[in-house]
Amino acid sequence: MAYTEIPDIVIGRLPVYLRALSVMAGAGQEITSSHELGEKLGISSAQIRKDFSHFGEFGKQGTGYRISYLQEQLRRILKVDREWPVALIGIGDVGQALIRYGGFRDRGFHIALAFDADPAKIGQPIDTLTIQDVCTLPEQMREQNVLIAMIAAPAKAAQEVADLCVKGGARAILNYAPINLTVPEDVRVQYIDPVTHLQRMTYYLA
Amino acid sequence: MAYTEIPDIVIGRLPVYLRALSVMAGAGQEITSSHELGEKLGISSAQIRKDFSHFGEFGKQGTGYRISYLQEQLRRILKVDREWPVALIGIGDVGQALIRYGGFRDRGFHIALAFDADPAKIGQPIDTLTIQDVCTLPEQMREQNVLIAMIAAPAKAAQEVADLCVKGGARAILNYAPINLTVPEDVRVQYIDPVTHLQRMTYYLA
DNA sequence: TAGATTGTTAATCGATTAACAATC
DNA sequence: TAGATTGTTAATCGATTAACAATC
Repeated sequence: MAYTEIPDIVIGRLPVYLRALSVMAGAGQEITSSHELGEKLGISSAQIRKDFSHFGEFGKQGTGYRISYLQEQLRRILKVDREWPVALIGIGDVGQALIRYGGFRDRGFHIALAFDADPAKIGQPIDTLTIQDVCTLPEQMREQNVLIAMIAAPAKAAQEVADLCVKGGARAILNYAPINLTVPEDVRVQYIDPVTHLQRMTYYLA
Repeated sequence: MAYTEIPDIVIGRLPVYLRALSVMAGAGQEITSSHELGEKLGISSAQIRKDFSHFGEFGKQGTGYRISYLQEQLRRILKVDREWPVALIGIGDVGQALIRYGGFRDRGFHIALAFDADPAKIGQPIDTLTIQDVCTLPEQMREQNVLIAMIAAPAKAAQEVADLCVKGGARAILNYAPINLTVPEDVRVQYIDPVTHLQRMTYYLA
């Protein structure tokens, strides 16, 4: 298959596949099929095979996919076959929960920098880190070659924080603040806002 | 316009529009246009007008949209012109952050029930609630007519918790556990997993 | 071999966009 | 009136699915 632009919607499904494969692998399963995977995720088997076909041939006719191999390939494609350092900004409730969350490392990430704007928090230790002044963010991100930021700052401050991240060379931002960020087009943003997720479901309630 | 099935992808954009409108309203702005809104959100103005047109005519030629009126309409469409009670399961770091989060009420939700499986936590007060035994979840959800659940339990327990929610009549589940849930098809699920969001962006990094 | 499942093609389906009449 | 912007149609674009030859 020749290289063409891969649709972003396909990229978006790969982490979901990877997560399902981890669950299967954790249960000791070694082989799966597009049909089984689709069943589990509510996606058609044809779509799963089509998605994979953008990147190569990972299965075997008549048998299916070896889970460990498929995981390896998806990790390589998504570039999470390494550990990306991430900057966290805003050490409130959400920020602290993120720091204590143990699920980052084995899925390709770790929090390398922690920032806040509150003088009472700056200098405090948190986990193995020290909370730093958000003003120093751009230079620190650049120095340590950190390309990913998680913003858990208040909504009012979030755009300003995003600007600092961009200044620091951020190329990917995960935003927990309930506002839309404006960033240069070469910077990716993902949003986590529980309320928008809930509002998306209430439409269907009686 | 006659009623036809509205695409889910359209429904998914309405909360984003609503959030952007709130920011504008908060800044004292009274009028906006599909062009301005699209600019802010990185969506074409045609798409925004098309999305609205599924539900009615909310604007005025030559002028645009009155923000307060458009908010009202979107809230009505999404059914967040009321306050939905939500059950929260798992009072760990994430659960506590959700309970302390002040952004639910004015956007259509409040946490009405809190559950955990840990005997040390059951019976403890949290905010204005008391942590209850998750075993009692089905009856409590039914009694209090709660249709929405947020699962912040460990991955290992999440499917079991989801089953309890379904048993309690849940019709919408927001799942923070990093696994895919299997539920009846009349139950909606949304996923919040920071790692899948991050993995979706690393693909594009150098 | 018989059965199963892949990878891929072509057809279908659905979503986005361009364009413009209507009209404020 | 002139300028601006809506709501809507038709065209375009892209994603999903059905089907099947290839083959393990």
